[in-house]
Amino acid sequence: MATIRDVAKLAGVSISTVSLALNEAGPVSLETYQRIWQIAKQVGYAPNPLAQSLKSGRTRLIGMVVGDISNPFFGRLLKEVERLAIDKNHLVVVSDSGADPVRERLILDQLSGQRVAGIILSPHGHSPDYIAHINSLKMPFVLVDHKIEGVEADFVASDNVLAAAMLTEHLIRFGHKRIAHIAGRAGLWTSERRKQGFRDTMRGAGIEVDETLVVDGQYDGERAYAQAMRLLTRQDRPTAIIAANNVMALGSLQAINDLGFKCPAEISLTSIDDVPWGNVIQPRITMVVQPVDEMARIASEWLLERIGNRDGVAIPPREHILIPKLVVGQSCAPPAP
Amino acid sequence: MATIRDVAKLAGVSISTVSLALNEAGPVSLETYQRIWQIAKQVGYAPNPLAQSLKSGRTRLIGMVVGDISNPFFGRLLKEVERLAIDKNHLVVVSDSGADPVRERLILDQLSGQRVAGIILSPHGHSPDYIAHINSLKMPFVLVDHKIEGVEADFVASDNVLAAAMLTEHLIRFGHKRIAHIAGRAGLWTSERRKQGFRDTMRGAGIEVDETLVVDGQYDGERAYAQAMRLLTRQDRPTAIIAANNVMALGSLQAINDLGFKCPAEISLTSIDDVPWGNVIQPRITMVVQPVDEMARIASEWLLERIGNRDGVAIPPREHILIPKLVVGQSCAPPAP
DNA sequence: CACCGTTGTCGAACCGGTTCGAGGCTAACA
DNA sequence: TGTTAGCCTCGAACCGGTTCGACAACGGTG
Repeated sequence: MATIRDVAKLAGVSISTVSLALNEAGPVSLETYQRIWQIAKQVGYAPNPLAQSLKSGRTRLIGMVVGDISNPFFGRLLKEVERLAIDKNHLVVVSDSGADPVRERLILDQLSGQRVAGIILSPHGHSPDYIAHINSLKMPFVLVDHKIEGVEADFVASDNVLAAAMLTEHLIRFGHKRIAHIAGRAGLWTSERRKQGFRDTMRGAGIEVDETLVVDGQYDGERAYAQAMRLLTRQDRPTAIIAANNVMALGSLQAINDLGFKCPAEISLTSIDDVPWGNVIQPRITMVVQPVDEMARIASEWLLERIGNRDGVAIPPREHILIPKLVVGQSCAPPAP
Repeated sequence: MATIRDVAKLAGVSISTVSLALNEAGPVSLETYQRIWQIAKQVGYAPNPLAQSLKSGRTRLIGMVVGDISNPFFGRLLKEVERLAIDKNHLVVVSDSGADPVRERLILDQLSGQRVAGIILSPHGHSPDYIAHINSLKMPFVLVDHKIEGVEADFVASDNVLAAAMLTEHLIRFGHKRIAHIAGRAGLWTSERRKQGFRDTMRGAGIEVDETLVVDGQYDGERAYAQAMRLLTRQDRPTAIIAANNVMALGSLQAINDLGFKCPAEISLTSIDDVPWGNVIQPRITMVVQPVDEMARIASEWLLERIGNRDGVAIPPREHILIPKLVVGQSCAPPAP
């Protein structure tokens, strides 16, 4: 690979002049300028990003850390972030924290050590220790999906309270009163907000919330299957289930099927988030979808803006809450008498 | 961040001694060694990978380029590759080529410019130009899923001929004769092999292949939906469909449902590759699953081996063909009389 | 003609490591 | 006691860029 020194030698000038010319910085005579550019093109010169980064202390890499890359929600997020990043000449380093705060910290340290320019993070910790660690990171970052109180950073997510509220409202309108909520992992931002949306809407409609119907599904399909099984084998089983995400909805549907219940005739089911090709699942699940492309766009834009804005004016932390959309399927019906 | 010079100053030795001690290279007295290590730990010294890479010419980044990151097959592949890479202190840079050879080349150039240590590539081109370009890449790489004739590189995939043959055989045993095959994008390694497995098995059973029932679905769900629609609205419609991948199977199922056909009573359906939570889709689709974790493991191991083996003995290109597994669902039945 | 500002170019320092040859010191040996 | 080998340690070059201060050449001004 040709280096800047090769170009300088061929052009008969010093390396600083070559650098000045190629970066359009500093005064260079037109004749020299053209000769340098022509030779650079001729030998296929491309600056070594490692050398540039060593000098500048910053790479053109963006880190993305999520709890489960194979979850389609994050798959689509990643795809869109990568597309936008590459247009801005950045590459995306992706890492799977397995929703484990300890592993997540290790990964963040590794990314930080690699001098990535910025990080898009879906965080999974909430201890004071964890928060202190996140705050000590020196590069810009954007939180997606989960917010952590006490961390000063941009945050992009959809309105989780509203998402749960929409589904609850939808079920209440069908006449349901005994509604179960299989929630996400306790303590996580999204889980708590979705629970809140559920509870608020129930109370707003004058329906008392049976707290034994609010269970922790850990955002995990298997766990949700087990929880749904437990709920549906009770004497006073619920007439409807709100699953806090896509995989838990599928786990619940599996339980409904396995127990021989009919959905929606006997049990209604709703979900937050779509699955790819969810429309071939029978019945089509009524759900609230998050505008994932929009999330990716805002997260990328904000991050790239902070990256570009090196030591410029301090931008205060921003927050963008996107409005989810209710997509009605065939998984809801009035409760069986 | 502490540099090696900081450590040297605090330890009262030269930077070369520090480097020697921390890398366990060269003779250093026990006393000096311990002092250096203690101070390094104390100030939290970690070597700057950019400086190391600049000197060595090689980074600890692995590139992964696939046609569609949001496809669950690649999502799982990525997840596993990333897990194995991080254990070996490598990070994964992922990029989506959109199955476009031109875009793929741009991405490969960018990765090569970034001096990634190696690349896991699911290639999408086949022109001589393209092949020449791939061969000119200087870092080690491993091809997954698609093979390109004329490229000397490790190759990992599952037995695509066998996969299609298994499904064909399965349908023939049910008594099907008019079997349609919605194939992947024409020209791609996997597509052609799957078609071959289909045709060979049909002929082997003495059934003539109706070539109008072998259509191109481009590995795309929408396209497959359209093709299935076209096939099923024919007078002499097939009694069974073999979809060459997961999303095309779902597209086909959608078409079957939308046209009001019953699966499997009226139309049987089979697929290559699973979808996540495919078990809640009614009916459960009979499919052949590829051992994706195994693929990821071999691809990672081979690549890391070549990366570690810098300028060592030349390893000849290897090839590993994994045996797929038939998973019988409820989507197949004897053809309607 | 002396002085000044501008333009074009260059050398050198720097980023933070690795690596190699040189050399000082000590101990063993003739 | 002189020579040599082995052990430690160090300075300096190098990877490939960026950037800043120095400086020569030149034209314009008083």
